[in-house]
Amino acid sequence: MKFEPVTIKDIGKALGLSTSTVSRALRGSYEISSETKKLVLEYAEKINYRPNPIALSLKERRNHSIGIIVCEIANNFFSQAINGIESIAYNRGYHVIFSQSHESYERESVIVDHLASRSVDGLLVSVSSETKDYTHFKQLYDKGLPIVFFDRIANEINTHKVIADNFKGAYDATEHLIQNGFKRIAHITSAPYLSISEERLEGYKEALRKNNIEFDDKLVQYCHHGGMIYDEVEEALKKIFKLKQKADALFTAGDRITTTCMQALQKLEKKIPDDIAVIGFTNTNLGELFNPPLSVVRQPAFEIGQVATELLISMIESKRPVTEFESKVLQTELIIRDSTAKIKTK
Amino acid sequence: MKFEPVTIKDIGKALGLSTSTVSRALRGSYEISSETKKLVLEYAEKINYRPNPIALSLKERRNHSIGIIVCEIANNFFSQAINGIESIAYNRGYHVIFSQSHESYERESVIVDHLASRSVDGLLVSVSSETKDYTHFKQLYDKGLPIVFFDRIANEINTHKVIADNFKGAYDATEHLIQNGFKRIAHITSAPYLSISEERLEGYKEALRKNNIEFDDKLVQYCHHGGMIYDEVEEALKKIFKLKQKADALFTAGDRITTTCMQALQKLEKKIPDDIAVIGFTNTNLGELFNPPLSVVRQPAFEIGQVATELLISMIESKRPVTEFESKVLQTELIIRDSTAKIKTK
DNA sequence: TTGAAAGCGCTAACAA
DNA sequence: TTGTTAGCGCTTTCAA
Repeated sequence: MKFEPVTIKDIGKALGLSTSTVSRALRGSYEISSETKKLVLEYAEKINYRPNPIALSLKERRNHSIGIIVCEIANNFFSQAINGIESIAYNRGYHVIFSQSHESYERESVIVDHLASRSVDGLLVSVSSETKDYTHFKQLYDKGLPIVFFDRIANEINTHKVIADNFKGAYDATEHLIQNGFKRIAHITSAPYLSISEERLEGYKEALRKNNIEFDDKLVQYCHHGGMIYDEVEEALKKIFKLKQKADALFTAGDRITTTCMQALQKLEKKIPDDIAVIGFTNTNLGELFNPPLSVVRQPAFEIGQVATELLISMIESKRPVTEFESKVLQTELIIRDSTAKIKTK
Repeated sequence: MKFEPVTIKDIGKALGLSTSTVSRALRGSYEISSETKKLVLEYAEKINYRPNPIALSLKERRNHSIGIIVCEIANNFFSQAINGIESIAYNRGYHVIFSQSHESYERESVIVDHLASRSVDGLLVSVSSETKDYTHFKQLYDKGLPIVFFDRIANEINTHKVIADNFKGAYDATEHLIQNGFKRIAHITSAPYLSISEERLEGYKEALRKNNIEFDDKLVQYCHHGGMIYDEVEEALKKIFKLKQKADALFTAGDRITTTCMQALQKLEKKIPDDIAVIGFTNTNLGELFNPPLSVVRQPAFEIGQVATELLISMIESKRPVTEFESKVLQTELIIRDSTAKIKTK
């Protein structure tokens, strides 16, 4: 099917004017007589003329569009972040193009390459859980493509970054468990080299240390697919339940991991918090409806998206190369509910 | 910041060839000697040449991108549908651009106009809850812009449509409640003129009719913002609870409405299913974790997205105007859990 | 105040 | 087998 759109040339022909005159009239140039302007404007309005943005892009060498790369969109955290991204982009006149890496390094590389070949003025990315090497980003970045990382960042690339305070979020969650009397706290997290995994693990460890609880690496399990694969999560839980020294609490570090753990715990018929207390990073709003209501660490996903987008657009629109970079850290929110209730003393 | 990319001209200059030769060599044209080809290809590879997709779009008068318009992305149904859309689009070499109407007619019109002015080869849309008038779509569609509607469709526009079997989904849910002994079944739904609201209301009514239960319009409440505004939902519930003839069950017709109702019911301290049984359309996977586990009507969101995208791309790529249109109806899934358990006989 | 022409990066019809 | 040229829709010098 084809679209046969009106061009500036058509207007010119219809009105007996040159394309340049029409162009100028359309953009209200001072050098055009007001009669001509009026004539052109009215005609354009009448035939519902719309400039061809592609032709404009070719001229201006930009697109007014930004690309997003995340692992998946059907995820509370990312869909909220994308909402924030879109809210800013829309106001600033940018289109939002997005792709999903599905946690695959391979696919991430292809997407980056594809998006970046000038179909996009800049990139907002949260790396896949498989990504250990950042050269695919680095290359483009060094060529001048603006990139801002959010949530799962590439530390070695010197650009703007926006994250939640993962260290503190994890620290608070762990500390809360300890305050409520739990001592053997298991930790299920994503791939170990992800920035968020590291930061959250450190927060967890720090809380243990402050409370003189020895760190036990048998209590830490990694789900390399970020909770997207149910069996991986169930396996991790089973390993934890098999430990001689039983865990009495669980701190999960990721949206998908947290919800999948809850499903697996239900399937394994574990009582929360009696068999095991649970708190986790997640952005679902439904935690309060769970049985029992789930204690969570909530990330300001929407704001993260907004801030990242503002930084990206400022980079895109900057006249001179940007050399000062910001790493914004937004605070998480600890929401305490019954899944971490104090153990009842019988 | 600027990107200064390599062009075909640069290659030509470096190699002492004309741009057309380079162009042809790059696309492996048979009329180019294999030496020249090799020369060009190797050089292009070396300097990491990427064709400018904007220039291509300008030539081909298309973009290889499709636009999505939905009310919001942070919604289980839509994020899953978008996942399906992206999966097909990616494989067929299309970018996905999206915008949110936030249930606003105003904003929807602006977006449509903006996206459609040739930054997109076709549109996938689920209309906003405020939309009663479809001329903004009709105009573009008549001009030749391919549009496929999914979920919330514009019946009066003659194009492909993809929906869940809303009638049957609603019928099944209502019938299930009746079978379990509930008789006064309230229905909370979105804006009344939305296609999905109509279809679901009809399914609900039909189940009542078949079971000789009189339809009572006091039991039907509309939330014009599709559940995005908490107070609107709480209000609707309060009205239902104020009825003289008490409702004993609730059938909610929308992802956001269902989850928001659950929150409101919790706040109002209603016991489910003793005070009121609940079943609703929703695509959350977390319903089984609720207290009690929630009975749901699940839509095949991912598949709906996929099918809609296939239809759209077939329209875009069709040589001749498409005149035969399909209305695909995919089946919903009824998942029974404890929120609709039979009333215990004391 | 308006028009002619060049150019953004690419392809393709036409020449050589 | 390769080069020249025009053109996609637009903006913007340079001329008039």
